[in-house]
Amino acid sequence: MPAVSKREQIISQALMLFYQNGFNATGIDKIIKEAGVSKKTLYNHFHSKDELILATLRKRDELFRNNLMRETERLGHTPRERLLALFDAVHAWFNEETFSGCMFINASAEFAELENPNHLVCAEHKRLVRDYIKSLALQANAQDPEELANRLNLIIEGAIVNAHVEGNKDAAKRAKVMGEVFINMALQD
Amino acid sequence: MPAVSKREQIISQALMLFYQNGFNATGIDKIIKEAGVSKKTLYNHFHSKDELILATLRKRDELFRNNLMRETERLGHTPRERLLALFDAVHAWFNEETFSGCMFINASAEFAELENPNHLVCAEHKRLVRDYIKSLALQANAQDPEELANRLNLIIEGAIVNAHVEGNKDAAKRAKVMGEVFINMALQD
DNA sequence: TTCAAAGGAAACCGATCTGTTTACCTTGAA
DNA sequence: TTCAAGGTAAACAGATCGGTTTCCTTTGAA
Repeated sequence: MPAVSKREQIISQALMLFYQNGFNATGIDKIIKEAGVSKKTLYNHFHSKDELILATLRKRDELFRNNLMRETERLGHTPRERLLALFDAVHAWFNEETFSGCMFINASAEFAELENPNHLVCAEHKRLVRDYIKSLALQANAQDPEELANRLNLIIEGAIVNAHVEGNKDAAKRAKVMGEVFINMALQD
Repeated sequence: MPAVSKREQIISQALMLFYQNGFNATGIDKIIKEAGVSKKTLYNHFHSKDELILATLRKRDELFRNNLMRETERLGHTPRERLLALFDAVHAWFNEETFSGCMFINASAEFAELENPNHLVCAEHKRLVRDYIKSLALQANAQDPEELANRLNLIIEGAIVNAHVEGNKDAAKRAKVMGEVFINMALQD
């Protein structure tokens, strides 16, 4: 058993190629070439391109949320600090060289119908991120943790769009100032 | 000269098909079939699919902003009311049967590089929408009209994502409550 | 040492892609 | 009435798409 399985090699390259170039624009041939794997091997692990897309989105969700939680908890120590640190974490993300928007917003653009399995994974990802923010809001004793989470999440979504469509690397800074307003409103006691 | 030119027929169908199904996923053959036009005619008017995409995005920008301005000015009469009416206008948009997110966010997902001509049109569209919001903020004597416009715009972007990815038809309602906070902050005098 | 499983390279399939070409037809103005 | 512009349908080109198949090689465990 090799240290890195073929399956992992394939998903690793699919993560990069789908993210940088989109789903429809990325062919199977390019993925196997970059992964250094034969087409037969890919189709042994995934029955179709769609199944690979689904597995890739799930992997991205796992990696992204793990990173978001790790960074948020590294940059902030009190619950209030962590609500603010969310914006610092996304700021760092926006300024990565490979930043190309939110993979789930991008996927929702290509798989537009809400019932599409790929789109459903995107909606699920967004729900899970909000759930995490809500858990931070709960720890901070916010008046309405769910509403605060919804608001901070909405601000972050807006910043992602601003950062990607217009290339605004400072979108998260404005978002943080805006988020603090709602954090202060929800934590006053 | 027919009442509706061939060029307009083509762009009209391209607007719908690209919006509903994406750019890479929509073939030239489908567009000419729906437009009831021959392939030669399409290539007489547009040298390439990319040129058609560009023309379609520009038309969408024109139609979308005209509609946004018309609705905003119909729903609100004082400058302050109009800043709030922005959210009512996008609420109506989210609840159209054909709503499928923001065409420019969607296009930016498929044409990810900022330098891509299609992507540039998307960035330009976002700038023009912000300019309009800024003009409303100016009329309302906001303390910092540009910053208020940036904030309201960011909130609207977040609502669009929330409405499209998660299918939340009420995203604009939350956005309006959030927007009002910043409007009140900027208009107190 | 043997053997089965897994992988690689490449040919192949039918479909679809963007774009070109051909040959014919319609139409409106000179 | 003539003629050019613009239109049609359809064949065609070459590339690429997702996916299958074939044949050969590697490899690790029994």
